[in-house]
Amino acid sequence: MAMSSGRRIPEATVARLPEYLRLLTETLDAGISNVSSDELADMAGVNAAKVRKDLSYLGTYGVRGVGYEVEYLIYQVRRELGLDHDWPVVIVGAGNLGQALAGYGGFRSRGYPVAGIVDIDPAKVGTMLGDIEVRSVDELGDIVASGAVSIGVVATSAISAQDAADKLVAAGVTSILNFAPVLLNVPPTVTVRKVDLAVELQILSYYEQRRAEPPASHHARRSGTAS
Amino acid sequence: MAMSSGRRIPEATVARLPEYLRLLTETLDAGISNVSSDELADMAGVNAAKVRKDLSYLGTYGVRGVGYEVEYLIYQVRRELGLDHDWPVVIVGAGNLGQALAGYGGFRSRGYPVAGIVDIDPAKVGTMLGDIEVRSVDELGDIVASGAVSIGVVATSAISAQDAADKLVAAGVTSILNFAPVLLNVPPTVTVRKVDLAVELQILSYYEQRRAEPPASHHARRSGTAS
DNA sequence: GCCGGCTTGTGAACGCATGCACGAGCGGAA
DNA sequence: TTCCGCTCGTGCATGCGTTCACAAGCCGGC
Ligand SMILES: NC(=O)c1ccc[n+]([C@@H]2O[C@H](COP(=O)([O-])OP(=O)(O)OC[C@H]3O[C@@H](n4cnc5c(N)ncnc54)[C@H](O)[C@@H]3O)[C@@H](O)[C@H]2O)c1
Ligand SMILES: NC(=O)c1ccc[n+]([C@@H]2O[C@H](COP(=O)([O-])OP(=O)(O)OC[C@H]3O[C@@H](n4cnc5c(N)ncnc54)[C@H](O)[C@@H]3O)[C@@H](O)[C@H]2O)c1
Repeated sequence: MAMSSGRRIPEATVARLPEYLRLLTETLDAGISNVSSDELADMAGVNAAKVRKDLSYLGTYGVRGVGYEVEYLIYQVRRELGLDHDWPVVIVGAGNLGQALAGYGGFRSRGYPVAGIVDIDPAKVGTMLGDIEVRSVDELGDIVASGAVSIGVVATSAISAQDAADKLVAAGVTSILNFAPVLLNVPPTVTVRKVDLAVELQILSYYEQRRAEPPASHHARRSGTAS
Repeated sequence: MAMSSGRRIPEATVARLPEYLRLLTETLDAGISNVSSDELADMAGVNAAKVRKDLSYLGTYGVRGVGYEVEYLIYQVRRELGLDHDWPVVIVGAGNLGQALAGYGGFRSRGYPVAGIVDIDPAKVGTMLGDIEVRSVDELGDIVASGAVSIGVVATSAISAQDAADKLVAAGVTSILNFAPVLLNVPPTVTVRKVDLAVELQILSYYEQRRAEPPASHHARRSGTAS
């Protein structure tokens, strides 16, 4: 009895919805107006039952014997994810990573325009990154307030990351995406997601090493960890 | 009955080990030689029992009533993750992201030196990124072979990502970290991990929207297809 | 109008991960 | 030596997520 919306959606499902959305958009662009859970599952590389269950949290939008109408489903997924309007983001730290993020067009096109990027280094303040200017951290409050920003990105060095987070919270940001390899301490009202690229490599090398070293008594169990 | 090593470690645990390792290294740098599961759990922001269970997969390295010897534990975690030697990586795509990755010192210091970065754009080949030169994709095989590279990073545009992956696989790479928002098709012998930064933002905005819209029942069933 | 083929939505079983609770074992004090 | 406090290692229960399997339901053909 999945109701249209308002229901609590499992975290694992929330993490997959953006992927479905991307695939559905590609499908629509290809001129296909209807898709089955089987086809969508193939594209996403997951189980078809999982796709159906995931989508059932949004509501009953499929048609038995037919599948899902792509355009309508896109609308529903977007609505559920809160993508019926833009979510401007502010980036703290205009170093290697901050510059790459600011220069990336994929964020704007997906609904996350960069409302501003700030740095503490006076030498960087005032420089242009594409069409946006690096501003001072002191202006964070202004940027957040005037741009209705609720998402902040921490791209400073690890040592400064907590300081950056504190300033974002003080400025009124309520969600933070953290690229620094540290655990941020924030009020419980603020959501933090952390992306640690070095960790990704470490996970890969673990499986890599495991493959190279098939020792020991028991049968080497092949762990097909592909995605 | 935790066996010393070589046995299968749950994926969730593998994903946390790098984080423990980082915290342990910081702890050692701070001159602390012994740590309890409680302290480590606090630092990592997780449950103490989880820390103990995670570490127990490596072997029995703790001392009851005392805790874990930091230096020895670091050694064991590093060994388990395959970090007793470097894992050179090769980056495909010297755009915004590729340049940021190549210029990031944190990879080398964590045991992932950049063996090379390649691009298909002749205008980029030959340019220097810090102390490494952008080389042609044609040299991928050479770089992989001469540098004993087993990990590749895909940082090309989405359209070219599959091509980049194919070339990496052909060159002999067996693990791929993919930043392009597409599902890569690779042989089952190759492990792929995908990092999609836009997805992270989408997850954040989902919870953000959910917070702003506390009431449950509201949803006109608008037909996206209403013509 | 009816039938047969397809695909959805979901109950139920299973498997993995988490967290509790406690026995086992170590170090230090008396 | 003996006892006490502390912390590990882990059995077990609980909860979440995945997958199977199938009835419900729609469409097109006849
Ligand atoms: N560059 C990468 O590819 C990469 C990869 C993985 C992780 N990271 C992480 O991302 C973060 C940034 O990496 P980077 O390579 O861009 O570093 P960087 O040193 O190039 O840039 C950091 C920037 O942050 C600014 N900064 C420092 N303290 C600040 C503060 N308190 N407020 C505002 N700005 C401040 C600095 O002036 C600098 O411009 C680091 O934590 C790093 O570990 C980067
Ligand atoms: N820049 C970011 O911050 C960011 C953020 C999230 C995701 N991404 C993703 O990362 C990828 C790269 O982003 P970017 O901003 O660096 O893009 P970019 O366009 O700046 O760079 C892509 C580079 O790849 C090269 N390239 C294209 N096809 C190639 C091929 N077949 N072989 C070798 N090189 C090839 C291009 O010449 C270019 O230099 C994209 O898929 C993007 O969606 C980037």
